[in-house]
Amino acid sequence: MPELPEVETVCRGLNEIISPEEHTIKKIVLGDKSLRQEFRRSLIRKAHGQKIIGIHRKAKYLLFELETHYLISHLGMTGSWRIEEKESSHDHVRIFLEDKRVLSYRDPRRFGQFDIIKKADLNDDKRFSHLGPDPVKDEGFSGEMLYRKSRNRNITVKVFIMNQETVVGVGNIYASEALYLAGIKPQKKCSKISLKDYERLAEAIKETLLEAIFCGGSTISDFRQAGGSEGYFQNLFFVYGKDKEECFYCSKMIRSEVIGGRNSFWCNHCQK
DNA sequence: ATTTTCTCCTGCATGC
DNA sequence: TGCATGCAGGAGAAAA
Repeated sequence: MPELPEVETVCRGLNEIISPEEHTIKKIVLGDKSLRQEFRRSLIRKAHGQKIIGIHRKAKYLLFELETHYLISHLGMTGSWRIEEKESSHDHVRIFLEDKRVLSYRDPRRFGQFDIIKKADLNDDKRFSHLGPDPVKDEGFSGEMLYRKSRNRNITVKVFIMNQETVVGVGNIYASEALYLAGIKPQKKCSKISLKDYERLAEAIKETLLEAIFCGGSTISDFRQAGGSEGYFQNLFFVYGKDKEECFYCSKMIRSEVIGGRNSFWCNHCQK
């Protein structure tokens, strides 16, 4: 589920719940079942006794900054972090804090990731070393950058912007929404788009993601903010999930098609 | 090298 | 109500 706005929302929520600098990890207990990526279970104990200095977002990953290590968490499709009173069958990581609270990672589909790395190894980690710029944090994100990276590529613009090496944080929902705002058809080849259109697309991506963060993300099925409340950006979708409904601007029928293996939505009249 | 397809898993909506 | 089917926001491996 979670794309950039959802992970950002969870990150902000966790910082409020945890009060960084004030909490120490007593113990981390892992569930029996594996997550999507196998990780180095035996190293997790290195987190024991360490203070949580802060919780950060890197692309769609959450980083719990400890004194010497980072705990890495990726929410996959159905991951969420909550303070839980009682254990549930889908809790795969339980972080026992010194104040007796338990921060639990729940992930029914187990597409998420959890791992620990030394702080110094962060930028060399293969999960992070090939990431493109962050649309809401990095100066390096621009229409000019998209234009340059898209030359001589033979993929659709939607697949192009969902590739985390191009730009991080854009997943299936926000790709459709941003392309709608920019007036670009998702199936257009990325190498055929002008610099001017990429400048509009870069703005559209930024605007969509920032607005979604403001709304606390989008709640579809089981996304929850840290703490459990729902986001409400799903009420503001222009096209995502609106197959056969009317376009907000021109009232023509919104269409859908599978592009790059993912369902995609657009208005054939407003998007060229 | 680049691009497309498959796969990991459970839960939920839909339709018969 | 019960059962079968299809689909879901990610990302990486495998195949083309």
